[in-house]
Amino acid sequence: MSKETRPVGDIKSSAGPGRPRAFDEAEALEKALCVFWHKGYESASVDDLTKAMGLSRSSFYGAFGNKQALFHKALSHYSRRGLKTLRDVADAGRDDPVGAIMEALANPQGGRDGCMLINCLTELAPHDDEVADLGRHHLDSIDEIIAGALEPSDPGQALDKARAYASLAIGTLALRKAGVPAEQISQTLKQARLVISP
Amino acid sequence: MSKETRPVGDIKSSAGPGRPRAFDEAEALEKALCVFWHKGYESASVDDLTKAMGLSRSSFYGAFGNKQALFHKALSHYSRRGLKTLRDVADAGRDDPVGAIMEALANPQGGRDGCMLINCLTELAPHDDEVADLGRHHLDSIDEIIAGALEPSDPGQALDKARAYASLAIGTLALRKAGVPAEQISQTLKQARLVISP
DNA sequence: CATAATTTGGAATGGTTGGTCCAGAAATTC
DNA sequence: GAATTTCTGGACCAACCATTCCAAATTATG
Repeated sequence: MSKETRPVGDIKSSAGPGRPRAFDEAEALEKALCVFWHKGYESASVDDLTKAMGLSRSSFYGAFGNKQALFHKALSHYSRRGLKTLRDVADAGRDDPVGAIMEALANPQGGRDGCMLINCLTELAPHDDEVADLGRHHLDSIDEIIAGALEPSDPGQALDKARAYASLAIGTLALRKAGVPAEQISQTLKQARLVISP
Repeated sequence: MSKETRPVGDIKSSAGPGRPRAFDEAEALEKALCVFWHKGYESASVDDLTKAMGLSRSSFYGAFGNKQALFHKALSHYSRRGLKTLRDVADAGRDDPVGAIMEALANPQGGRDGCMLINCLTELAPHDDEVADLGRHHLDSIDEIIAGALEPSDPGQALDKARAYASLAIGTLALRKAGVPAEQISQTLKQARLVISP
């Protein structure tokens, strides 16, 4: 039976016979990411997605399987990229790496849409183990990055403090959602320094 | 025309002629609140709601107008009640009111469902001004409560610090969503103390 | 050019959504 | 007990949902 479809998500590996894909998969994924970021998972309809991605329903399902699979792929991509950015920020902010990280966390690319991962965690984690797992891993990684900035010589020791710093930055995202101006948030964040009591 | 309906949300004020309501409105609202809390706004269908509230579709729309109106009412009720609880906690925790408040914020009644207001802020605030306004007011009130606990004599001065504390507690809700055990979160929170640099 | 592979747009699917409507039951006042 | 008012359950609606299917178009290989 040649009816068997390729496993979902399998990317066309080599040029065989047949018409080649007319769109860039990574580019389409990026567009989808924006839609999910802005509207959330449930509120993003397949219509919204295909329209933004610029492809037909058939291409959509052919290339990504279904809405949920696309979403997981997009979210995972987002996480990977976000962590990379954060590491870069940590490296760049030589004089005050922690401050730089905090600033980056509190001012995500999404502006008032906040951090897509936190959004999705809030919306889906209690009902979707895969999202919860990804979220936990993402947050753990953030902790490690901050710990590394706090105590380059012994990051393990600074983990508790790092966790608190991360929570602090993530918490400010709620303020942003509520419409508190970014400037004021930065101000609050800049003044706050954490101390770990023994 | 006697067809004109009572303004939505107008509670039957006095006993006139006619069949009285067979359900308790406050009780029904509470049930609806739980559904919204657990599933979020979009994912909570009118079917889910009516079933949980134990009333028919007609009674539902008759009493609450529509899904959105019910939601706003529930959320506003939630905010009022939550702030009251928080003030009580602050009063009760005489030795360490700030710690008590933080613990209460980080361990909301909803368990892994987190704080309903933060959830709704994340889901709706960018697209719903009413929710954003309510959220901002709620967060501001939390700040004031914490500031009052920090500096009973001059709360205004402690506002920045209070904001940071509130963000810290709210940030930990993301951890909870991701499945981090409550114990570990409390541990991190307990050790963290904030300092405001001049 | 013929064949095979794969994409494409669009129509059609069955299910769910929020919301309306109506006929009848129930409970109050007079 | 009659009149009036309101509640109740369930049928109904149009719109939207994610997904499937198909015939036609396109492009690679041989």
